[in-house]
This record gives sequence, C-alpha cells and structure tokens, in this order.
Amino acid sequence: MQKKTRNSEATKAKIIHTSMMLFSTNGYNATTAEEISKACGVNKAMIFYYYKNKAGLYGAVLSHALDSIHNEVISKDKEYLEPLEDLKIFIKTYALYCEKHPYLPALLLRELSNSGAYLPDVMFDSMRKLFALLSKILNEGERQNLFHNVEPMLIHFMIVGTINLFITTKPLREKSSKLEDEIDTCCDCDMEYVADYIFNKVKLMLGV
Amino acid sequence: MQKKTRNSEATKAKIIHTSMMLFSTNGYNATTAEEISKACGVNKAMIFYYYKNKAGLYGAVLSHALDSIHNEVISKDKEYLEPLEDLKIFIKTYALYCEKHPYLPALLLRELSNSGAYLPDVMFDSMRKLFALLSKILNEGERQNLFHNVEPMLIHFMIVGTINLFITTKPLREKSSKLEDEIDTCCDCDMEYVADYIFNKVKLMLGV
Amino acid sequence: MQKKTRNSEATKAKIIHTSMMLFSTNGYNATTAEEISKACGVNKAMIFYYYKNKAGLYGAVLSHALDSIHNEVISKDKEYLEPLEDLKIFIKTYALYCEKHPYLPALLLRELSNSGAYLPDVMFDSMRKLFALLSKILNEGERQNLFHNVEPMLIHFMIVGTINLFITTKPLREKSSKLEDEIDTCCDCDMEYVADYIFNKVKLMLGV
Amino acid sequence: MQKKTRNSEATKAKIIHTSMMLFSTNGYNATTAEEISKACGVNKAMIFYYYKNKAGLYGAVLSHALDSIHNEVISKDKEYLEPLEDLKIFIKTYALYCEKHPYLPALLLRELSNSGAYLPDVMFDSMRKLFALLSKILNEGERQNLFHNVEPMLIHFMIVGTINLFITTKPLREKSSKLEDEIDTCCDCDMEYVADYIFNKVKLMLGV
DNA sequence: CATGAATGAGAGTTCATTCAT
DNA sequence: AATGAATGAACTCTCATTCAT
Repeated sequence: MQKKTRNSEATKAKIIHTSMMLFSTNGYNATTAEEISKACGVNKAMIFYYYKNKAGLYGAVLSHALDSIHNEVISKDKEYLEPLEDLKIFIKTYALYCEKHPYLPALLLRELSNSGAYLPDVMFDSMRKLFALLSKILNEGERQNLFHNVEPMLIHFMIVGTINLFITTKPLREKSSKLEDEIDTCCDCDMEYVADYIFNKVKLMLGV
Repeated sequence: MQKKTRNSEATKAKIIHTSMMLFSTNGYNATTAEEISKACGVNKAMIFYYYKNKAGLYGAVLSHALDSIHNEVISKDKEYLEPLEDLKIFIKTYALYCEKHPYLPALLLRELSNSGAYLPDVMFDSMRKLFALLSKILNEGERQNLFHNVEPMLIHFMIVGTINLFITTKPLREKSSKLEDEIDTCCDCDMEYVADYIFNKVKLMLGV
Repeated sequence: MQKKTRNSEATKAKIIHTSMMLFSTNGYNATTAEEISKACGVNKAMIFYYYKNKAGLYGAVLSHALDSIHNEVISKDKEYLEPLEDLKIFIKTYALYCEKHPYLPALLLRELSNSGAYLPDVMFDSMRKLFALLSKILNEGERQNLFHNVEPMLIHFMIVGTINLFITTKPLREKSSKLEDEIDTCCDCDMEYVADYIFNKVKLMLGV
Repeated sequence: MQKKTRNSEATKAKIIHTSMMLFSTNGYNATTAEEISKACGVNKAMIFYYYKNKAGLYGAVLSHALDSIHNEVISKDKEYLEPLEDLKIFIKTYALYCEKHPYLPALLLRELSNSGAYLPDVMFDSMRKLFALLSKILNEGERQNLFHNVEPMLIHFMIVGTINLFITTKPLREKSSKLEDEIDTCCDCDMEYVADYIFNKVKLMLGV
C-alpha cells in the first residue's frame, strides 16, 4: 500500500518536516497525529515509535528548527571575532532564516505565549544557546569598548522580537494596508531592508 | 450548593475574568469549559448561554483585554504635547500595563502565532489604534526634526516586541538564571528599569 | 434515539450492574467501555463522567459487590453475639451470596492474582471490613473459651478460599467429571451442602 | 549492542523465565511483548518466532510452571506410606514450593478467575494430577479408618486455597498491618508455621 | 437564569504482530 | 537466528456542546 522504506532516518526526517509545516500553519492542537502521518505517508504509530508522544514530536520539531538556525549563524560567523561584523551576521542570518522558514517565529511565539510552561528541555537549551551566542558578541564588543551600556537580554529581545513580529504580522499588515488610511505598516519592506534597519538602529543604540 | 446569583452581569464578568486568566496561562485549547466553570463557580452551560461557544468567549476575552489597554494608554497619552515626552509615556504605559496584566502579552503572542488568522476584528482594530497612536507621535517628532530615519512599524515592534518577550519569558529566564552560568538574563530587572532602558535606546535610535 | 432518562441514580446503577456482569464474565481487559455502554444503553462518556476512568468503574464495581455482601452478613447477624451461630451465618451468607453472584469470587481472584497491586482503596477497605467481621466473631469465641488456637486470617482464608475455588472451578470440575475417571470433584454438591460441610469442618478445627 | 547469542535454547529459556515473572506480577494483559523482550535482552520478534503469539507464550509459561510444581510434589510425596505423613508432605511441599515460586499461585488464581475458560489442556491435566494425588491419600486414610467424613475436593480447596491466598495477599496484609489497628493479618507468620497450622487443622477436620 | 445529565465525534496512544534485511 | 522498522486495529479518554428540568 505504502512504500516500505525501512529507513529510519528518512522516516524521521519526513515526520519532522511535515509536522513542522503543519504545526506552524495550523498550530499544535489543530494538527493531529493522523494528519501528520497521512501527509507524509508514514504510519501513525511511527510518530510515537520515534517521538514517544505528540509533545515529544513538537519538542523535536522546535529544537530542530532552533538548532538549524544556530548552526547557520555559527557556520557563517566563525572567522571574524569582530563584534560589529558578528552582530550584523547574527541579525541577518536570523532574519533571513525566519523569512525562509516563517514557521519558526510562529512556533516561538506560540511557545512563549504560555510562558514556556510546557517547553521541552531540548528547546529550552537550544534557545539558550542562541542567546548565548549573541551575548558573547555583545560582551566582546563591550570589552573592546566598542559597545556601551549593553543589556544583552533586552538587546536580544529587540532584535528577535522585531523580526518575529515582522514575520508573524505580515497578513495583518497587509490587511491593514488595504484599508484606506495613511498608516504605514511597512508592507513593502523586504527582509533585507528590515535586517539592515535593525542593524543600524542597534548600532546607534549601542553607541557605535 | 452554589449560590444562584441570578445576576447576569456579575456572572458574565466572572466568566470573562476567569477565562482571561486561564486562556493566557494555559492557552486556548488547554483551557476547558469545565475548568472555567469550576474556577468561577458558574455552571458550564452558562458559558454557552452567554457566549454561544468557546470561540465566542475567547473573542470576548480578547476584546475586553484590548479595550482596557487601549483605554489606559490613550488616557495617559496626552498626545501632541511633545514627541519625546509622548514617546516616554507610551512606552511606560504599555510596559506597566503589561506588567500588571501579564495575560495581555501572552494573548497577543498567541494570536500572532497563527498570524492573526482567527483574530477577531475588534482586536485587529484595537491593535491598529494603538499603533496609530505611536505612529502619530513618531511622525510628529520627525516633522519637528527631532527624530530621524523613522520606520514607525519597526520602531513599534522594537518597543512592544521587547516588552512582550520580557514579560512572557520571565519563567524561562528565571529557570535559566538558576543554572548559574555566566549568562545574564536580566532576571532582576524590574519593569521600570526595562521601560527606561527601552526609552533611552529608542531615543538613541531616533538620533535624539 | 435512546431514552433520555436524566436520572443519575438509574444510570449509575445500570452501569454498575452491566459492567459487573461483563467484567466477571470476560475479565477487566476484555471488557471495553464501548461494550459496557452499549450493553446498558448509556452513552460511553457517562462512564467517565461518573467513574472518572475504567479503573474507577472497576473499583466501584468491586466495592459495590463487597459492600453488599458485607451488608448482607451484617443484616442477618445483628442479634446473636453467639460465636458459633455467628460463624455459621457468616459462612452461609458468604457462600450463598457467591452462588447467587458468581462474579464476585472471579473478581476477587482476579484482583488478588496481581497481589492487589492495583487494588483501589475503596475495595481494600471493603475487604478489611469483611475480614474484621469474621475476626471479631472468632475472637469473641476465643474469649468465651469456645474456640481454640485461632489464627483468624488463616481461618478466613480457609473459608473464603474454599468457597471461591468451589465457585470458580465449577466448569473445570464438570469437565473433569465427564472424563471417565474415578476422581470425585464434588460436582453434584450444592452450595448449601458445601457451606454446611465447611461450617462443620471449621467447628472441628476450632476444637468446638 | 546486544550479544547475538544464536542459541535458541538459551533464548527460549530466557523468554520463559522472564515472562513467567512478569505475567505473574503484572498479569497477562499488563505485560507487553516489548516489556518482556527488554527485560530479557531479546528482540521482540523472537517471542513470536518461538511462541507464535502472546497466548502461545502464556501457555508455555503455565505449562512450565505446573510441570515444575507437579514434579516437585510428586518426587517428595512417596504415597501409600502412611496417609497422615503423606498429607503432611503434600501440604508442606505445596506450601514451600509456592513460597519459593510465588508466581504460581498468582497464575493459578488468574486462570481460575475466568473459570479456566482459556486454561490450556496441559495445565488442566497438571491440576487434575495434583488433585488426584491428594485424593488418593485421603481415600487411603479413610480406608484405614483414620480419616472421617472426607470430601476430597473440598479438603483440597481448603489446603491450596489457604496457601494461595496467603501468598497472594501478602502485600495487602502488610499494608493493612501498617494501619495499626487491632486486626491481626498474620503478617509475621512464616510459611513453615502456616503449613503446620494448616496440617494440624486438617487433622482435626478429618477427625484424627 | 441555572443546573446536571447526556451526547457524539474524535484524539492520542498502545500493542500484538509482521516484514525486510 | 536475529533485528529494528512498520502496520493496523483497537481502546481509553476528552470535551465542546445540547437537552430536560
């Protein structure tokens, strides 16, 4: 009936990617195990075989997403150790990744909307790793007397908060722009522009 | 067994407040009608009697929440006084309101996490009005040649994104701080401090 | 579709009696909630509404059975306070009850077969109450210097163990008696006879 | 990861012994193939390879258990020596065997709890043989005018019923004894004592 | 208005069993 | 002989919602 792949890695990957898409489109609860399994041509029980339960799958999806963004930042940013350049790379990588995978901001906001109460440990760690990365950049900048008055957590929020909202509010902003008022919802801004804008503003903020 | 209040307004209010709390703490799906009814000592059927269905109740909760923040910000923000002062008031009002009613950021993020797909119109309007307020302040500042290079939507995101994340990540930040590594999650920052920090940074950003 | 009784007591009773029968005939696991609900014309969800979960229903069934036997013994035995007569009543009541409700020994043995590991507290209490009753009778007999060398727990086991086995082995004993051998499996013994036999043997055992 | 023993006898034995323990502790349904396979370090599929299905494994376990008790009792019970001595040996052997292999009473009770409906023939035969043994002893005692008013089946039930209950109720009796009320559940009785007690009581019962 | 009983549709999860290697 | 992947059929339990009183 179905191709029997007998290839665990392929099966796991199919599950992860399919459910990543479904979770971010429809949300955690509205996505059923049945649905996921059908969408990726895998027996429903395999979800539980590999991820124990639905929450486990969700955790795996989130941590996969966060890890991959983390790795992308890392891979682009290994050489410099020049805080300003590092910062730029961080912002741009995060922004472009989110644009390419708009499910990530959605999933993040969803998680945070219940204060991470059910946040799996894997994801918690992934988030900390990402923040630690920026933290290091900012602290190094301060050490070099390049950045001033740095509160890493808040700077982090300014960067990712802005990008997350920019992505997730897109439909709302478009809807708003169609209404005949003068309010500019940055509807035509592209991600590149937004990332640069943020970078420049953060530079100003840090007194560079 | 239970007092039969026979007071529809009181009953409705109890339902709204209780479910506001529950929705924002546990999320929409994880909050059951049963739970709400027990928590506020009202018969379960009354929820449906007054609000037709669960989604209806949720809509009522959202609009109630947004109305109240909107009113508060509006009432304190005597616009057109002086852009810088207006900006400060806007930030502080929003921040303190969120601190006092931490369900609001949670509800906002939750709604945005599915791109506002189910966002009731009333909420959409409230959000737009709020943004319009800030927008006007920023534009006025620009007109007075006080603020420079303003992209109102993005500035808005920086402000409310930061505050929303600061509120909703609180438990996570505390958890992280207990793991005593060197990462500073701004755990001891109080809202007042955060609001001032944001204000100062935004000032720098705007070239004041 | 179904008569809507809206009578909680009737509904609960129907559930209890139907599932008592099904549990004892087919065992705990082989009896499904679906089956019970269909057999008693009650919506499946009502089982969980009234008994929380399947184990809860099972506990209720067991404790209902044990309580009713306890009550029966009590009701027949309130006047005497003559140990020998009391003992006789205890044995006969237990025996006849079991004959009338052959599910009870089956359920008891099933429970004990996993050492009461999952035995609900209600049932544990019911069992203790029943044993306490016999215990009191035996101790009183000893006090009156009528019974000798009494180990109440073991006497209890002899009585109820014999009756339980007599009931539950019935089909096996019949099967055996059809085989052409001389072994007498007491196949034609009726309960009355068995109860009397046990009573007389216990009397001897106690040195009366 | 696991040693591939490639030794069918050893594998089969491991499966039997592990599942004997698990079946008797947790019952048939609550014991899963997964659990068994993990507990004995054998691949799950092997269970089905060797025993066709779960019921087949259970049958093998039962027959293994009964064979061993039967052999033990038979080997120690040199019948026709002297009825009273034979009786004593029978009781003690059964009692001590059960103490050493407490899974046996559990399995027996479990089987009887559904009236032996699914009892495999092999087990049925073993039980009959065991009873036949006692039967012969009792009849011989009666012939020698040593025992009086013997109903072998019921005497059998008194003996094995008591011992079975004594074993399987152990945890319950301990639990009860911790509730420090005056009820004596024979918690400190050891098997030796119980066997002697039963023997003496049976002697009295039989009019010796 | 208020209540507790009742319903139906479905979701997650489990598990014996089989298959491909 | 041995393994891990895969399957399908159940089963328990949940919950928004409605009904009768």
